[in-house]
Amino acid sequence: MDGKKEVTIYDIAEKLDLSPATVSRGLKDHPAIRKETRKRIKETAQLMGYQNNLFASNLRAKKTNTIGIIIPRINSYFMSTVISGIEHVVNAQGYSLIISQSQETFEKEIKNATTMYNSRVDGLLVSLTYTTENIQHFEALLRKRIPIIFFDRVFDDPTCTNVVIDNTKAGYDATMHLLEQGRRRIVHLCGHLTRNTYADRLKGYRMALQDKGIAYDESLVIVNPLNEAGGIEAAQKFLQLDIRPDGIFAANDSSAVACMQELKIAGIRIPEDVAIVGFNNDPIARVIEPNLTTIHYPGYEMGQIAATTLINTIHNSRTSPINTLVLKHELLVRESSSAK
Amino acid sequence: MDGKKEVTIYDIAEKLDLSPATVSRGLKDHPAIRKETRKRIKETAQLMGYQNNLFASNLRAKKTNTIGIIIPRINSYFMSTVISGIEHVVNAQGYSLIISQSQETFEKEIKNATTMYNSRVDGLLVSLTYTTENIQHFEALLRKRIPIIFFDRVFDDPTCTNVVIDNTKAGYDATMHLLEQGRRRIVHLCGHLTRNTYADRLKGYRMALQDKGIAYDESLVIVNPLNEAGGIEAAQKFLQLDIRPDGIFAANDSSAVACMQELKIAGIRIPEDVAIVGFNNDPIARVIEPNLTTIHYPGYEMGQIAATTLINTIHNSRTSPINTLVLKHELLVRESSSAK
DNA sequence: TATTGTATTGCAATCGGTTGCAAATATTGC
DNA sequence: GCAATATTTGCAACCGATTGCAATACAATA
Repeated sequence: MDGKKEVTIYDIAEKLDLSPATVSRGLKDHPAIRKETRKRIKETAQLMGYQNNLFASNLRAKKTNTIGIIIPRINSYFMSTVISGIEHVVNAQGYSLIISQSQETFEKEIKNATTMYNSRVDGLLVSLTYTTENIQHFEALLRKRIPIIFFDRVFDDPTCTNVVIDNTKAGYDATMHLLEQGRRRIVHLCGHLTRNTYADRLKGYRMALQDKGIAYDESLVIVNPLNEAGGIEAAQKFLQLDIRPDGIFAANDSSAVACMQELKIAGIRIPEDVAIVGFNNDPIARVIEPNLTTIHYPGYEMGQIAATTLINTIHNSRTSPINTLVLKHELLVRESSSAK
Repeated sequence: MDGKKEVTIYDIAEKLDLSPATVSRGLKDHPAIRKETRKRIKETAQLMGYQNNLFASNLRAKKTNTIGIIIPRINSYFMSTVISGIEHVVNAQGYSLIISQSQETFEKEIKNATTMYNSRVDGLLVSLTYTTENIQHFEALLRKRIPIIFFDRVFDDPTCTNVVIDNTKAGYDATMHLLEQGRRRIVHLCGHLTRNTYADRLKGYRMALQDKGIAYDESLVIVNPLNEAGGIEAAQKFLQLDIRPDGIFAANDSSAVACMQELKIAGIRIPEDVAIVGFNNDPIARVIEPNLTTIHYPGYEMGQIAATTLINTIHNSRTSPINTLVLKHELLVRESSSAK
């Protein structure tokens, strides 16, 4: 009780005049130990305030019951929602969750991967930075058969499972919706094209244009960091275009909202002059006026599914046969994209 | 290279014809090892792809280099920002971060505390649930001299350090601001009063009223979960009051915004009919129209400071002499609270 | 009673790194 | 050249739980 001494199975063994081996087995209900002995062991353990030493166990078992997660940033609505879903599943399954941020830089992502490797995580969940172009930094883990699941911002690799939405389809849906509202000249605000999420949304945008027989105009695609500053900057570019567009499809809500606010200040009417569609369904989408049409993106579920899949893979101790898991998305039509 | 064999210091020792002890010392720059030997050891380690086994180290050192964090929910703007700050410091200092959510329930908080104890974290960062009334579930950790720092939602205990803002003063500032705009009948939308954050903000609200010689009217205080539903509900109660209030001070932004939206639908003009002040400075505060006056709450810094203090305490291996650390807050005046 | 079978429990090695102390080697001084 | 000191390195015992195999106890069968 004085906080100095740590109770071990040896202490219990001594007290009960048994061997540590028996105590160890008794504590985990090994059938070879007589029921009554098991009960005595457990009671004594409880009484003496015994706590299993995970290091000793892990050292033997070569397992950590720990799952790692590497993401660009925690503090976005979408990402914190995903993590919440992950944590829910992971904790319910008796694993711990170690989190690290790559701060959107490749170097930090590499460092984090090394740390995770050293921490001997049993599995890893990763959402890549904008600019990650290869996954060599995960090689060490993969060689040791530690399963890695990429979610949202993924990398195509035959040994890993990806959990995503169909970004191409979503980009198509968003753009087609604008086209169906009679919009013809549509700006696309998108992120770094190295990353699947943005490359695919752009692809969908182009496909929708093509299906409607509208020529693709590269000058209407604005690549930027998709944050508040990016949205404002995009609005300024928008205002300088010779022929003013009548639609905007932004690859996330925060840039869409920032852009909207800037356009409103400039006297542009939404949706009369410009119809806008965002992406993510952040809470701000229902606060901005007019409310923002957007693609609903199931973050919590994505987290749950990624975590569940990872844990299953760990238990089966073989690479999952699933290569890609595609979740449903949904276009939520609100006032920002009504007909002219 | 085939992913089966793990390189240990024994392998390195054998290869260099040294003892494992020398290798162990060499790897961590023990001065008793000749510089040249150290270099050889490190090079060989690198070459063979050696990775330190943390369990073995931890088992001996009885340290984990891991910090735990227990919070009600990850997925709020404020909390994810705090965590981001924590992660930044913790990772820079070479620690890992284990996260768990109490989902705002006392039972889960107890379970999480036990898990953290079993994981042998070196220190713990905690933000309590609405209803936590004692900290007996942290006793086991405290007895083992594992430092705990509470942040934001804290509990007064002489053995722990708290990192907070002056909620009483902030509540006072917010209320006084409304009073100075000529508002006289002010509703206070607040959370569960067991928690310091809300109890103190209410206290500040009352003090401001008193300083202006206005009687405290209990019917104007609405206690609710401070989420979107809570904000809407509060708006409905507001609309049913006999004498309509002319000000609202909400204890967070999301409920304030939800409430505003509902009031706007009911035809109430903001700020003409009702002036509103929120709390937290969430991004939505600058999106809602009119922009929401609010208390800026330094989440990222709070996380950094809590983590830094914790790590210092761990290094000094004695309880910190600091009992409470109070951060600055700031009233940001926007359109939602202009004079009538 | 001797033998075979079954239920319990213990022995001892193992996981991989750390560290007090002793031993071996190198360096210095006289 | 030899003792004395300083520099390097190794031995072996930990840290605490796990587990294959052996050993013991006890019951059942011939």
